[in-house]
Order: sequence, then C-alpha cells, then structure tokens
Amino acid sequence: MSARAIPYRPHNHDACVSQALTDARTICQRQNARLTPIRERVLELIWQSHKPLGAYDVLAKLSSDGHNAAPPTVYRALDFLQQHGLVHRIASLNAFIGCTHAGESHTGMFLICRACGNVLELTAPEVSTEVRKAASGEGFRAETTTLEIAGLCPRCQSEPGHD
Amino acid sequence: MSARAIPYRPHNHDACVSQALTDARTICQRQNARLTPIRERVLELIWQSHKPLGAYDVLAKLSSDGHNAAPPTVYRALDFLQQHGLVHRIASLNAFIGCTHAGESHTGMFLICRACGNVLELTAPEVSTEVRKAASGEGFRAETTTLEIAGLCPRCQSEPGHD
DNA sequence: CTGCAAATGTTATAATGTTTCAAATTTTGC
DNA sequence: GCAAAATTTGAAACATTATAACATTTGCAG
Repeated sequence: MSARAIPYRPHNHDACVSQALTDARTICQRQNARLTPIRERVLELIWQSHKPLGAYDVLAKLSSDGHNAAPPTVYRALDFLQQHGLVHRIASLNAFIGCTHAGESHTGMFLICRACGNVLELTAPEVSTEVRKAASGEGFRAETTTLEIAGLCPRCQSEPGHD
Repeated sequence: MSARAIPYRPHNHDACVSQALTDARTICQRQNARLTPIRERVLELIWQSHKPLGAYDVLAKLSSDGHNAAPPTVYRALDFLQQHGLVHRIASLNAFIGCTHAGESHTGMFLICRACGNVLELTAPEVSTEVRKAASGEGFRAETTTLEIAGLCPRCQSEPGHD
C-alpha cells in the first residue's frame, strides 16, 4: 500500500507525499490513533523533504505556516509518528524522515548520501537475519535496530557536488 | 593484541583498562599520532566505565581531576580517539565507549542493554557482508556503518533491574 | 451536560555540540 | 641550537537539540 520512493530519481513528489498521507490516515484509523491536524501537518512537512528534517526545521516550517509552535509540539508529534511507524529518526543525523514502508513490519536500513543528503530506506531481510543471529549468539534479546550507512549515492559518485 | 572485554561478566577491569592504554600507545606510535596527556586521560576515563560515557560526563570527571576543561577540550580529544579507532561513538546514546578491537580493521556492531546500560561490541563479518551487499545493490558506495542494537543482555533477561 | 482522558499551549531549562580566536607547545628545516 | 611552521590546548561565547513542568483546551463516553 505504501507510496514507494523511487530511490535517487526524479518523480512526482507531490503525489508521493499525498499517497503517504492517505496511507497514514488508514494506518491510524486501524490503530485507533488520532492523526490530528498538527501531526498530519508535521508528517506532510517531513515527506515534502527528501532529506531528513531536524525537529527545529519542522518547527521553522510550522512557524512560517503562521502556527505559533514551540519545541514540545514538534517533538510530541514526532514521537507519535515514530510510535506508529510513520517516520523514522536517523540517529546519526538527529533528523527525521518519512517511512517508506509504513504499515509493513520491517527494520529500516538507511543509505545516507554525505554529498547530497538524500536518504534511501531499504529493508534487507538478509541483513536483519544476520543481525538477529549475531545478537542471539551472545544471548542478547534484540528489540530495536539502528542501521545507518553513510556514503555516496549513485548520482553523487559520478556528478559530485550537486543538489 | 587488544584487551578483550569479557561480555557481561565480572573481570579485572583495572587490568583491562591498563591494557587498553598500552595498546593505545602502541597504535598511536605506529600511526605517528600524539597520544597527549589529555587524550590519554580521556581514553582512560572512558575505559573505566563499562557504560558509554557522554562528552559532558567526561568533562565532569576531568573537572573533578582538577583539570579546568571546557567542552571543546573533550570533543577534540574524543574526535582524535575516534579518528584513530580507539573509541566509538554510539549515535543512539550520544555517548562514547572504548573500542575493544582497536588496531584491527572492523566495523563495530553494538549490543546495548536498555536495562543495565552495558554495551558489547561485536564484529560480525556476516553482517558486514550483507550490509555491503545491500548497499551496493542500490549502487551506493558505503563508507561508514552505524549499527546499534538495543535490547536486553543475558543477565538482565533473568534478573531484571540490577546494576 | 459532565467529567475524564488525551492532546496542545507555554515557559523555562537542560543537554549536547560548535565557532572563534588567542596562547602555548611540539615539530621541522636550517 | 634556533626560528618558522604546524599542531595542540585554553577560553569565552554561542548554536543546536531535547525535555520538564504545569496550564489549558479538545474530544469523547456515559
């Protein structure tokens, strides 16, 4: 059901955003969660950017909406969205990005281009499997996985410096 | 050569710290890097804790040494130690821990117990391999990997709440 | 309508990390 | 050795990210 991001390629991003919002409404309905106007707006703002947005970036955008928001407003919305699997937090960037696999059970793996800043979310079952194996080999009960790869995206390997 | 941490088990930690320092000196010598007193002291402080230490935790310990330090002092030392593979930064905790594989080429994977706070560093070649495969499958040139697993360590699965 | 729970507003503050420039120290070329 | 260059450290200010605490409003069940 999810709007699939086409990695590193031009696409109709408006459609992609509105698909994400539609999906989010469905998901929240199913979970009896309230996708309030603020939460929806935050999700929209995050989706409109291909690059992860910091909480204060979101805050600034809300402010320029005319919305008189303070940090807790944003952090609460982000917590909610994370809780319901609608956005991911990228720990190595202190920033948030729309989840391209919302509604599906998955562990995200993020390819972060250090040149253009774009991020691609993947699900790599083989990786997850190996991670689980490694953890349980130590008797460790894995709960949440943070997997973020920094490097160069295909485009930035050939044409450095753009975007 | 590295001082091996015995995962989640009691051991002579003083010996373990001093081994780490000895190793560090050797490594820096080989790399023509200067392990200055501040840097060495920061490394020691980090090793003395089994749990990741935040930059400001280190700062506080330096201060109680009588050393009149400011944040940049600590961050610079930490940068140096990271650069030379002597400590790792745990992005999901904003904290630092001694590298148990200093001197060996590796990509760390961290098992972080949410109950006791201890962290175990592993090297899991199979995981690395799968990560590389997944990245290159997208044409992505991976440079640095952040892989952090939060969950419960063996001890905390059976005796909750200790330590 | 009323009362409860969830969500939001508001203010203040904590925690983490960086910039900048000056001073001291170490290295290097001579 | 010695002076110039480079590296390291000191110090003050500031920037960014995140949370605490409490008041107010909103949605909803009975």
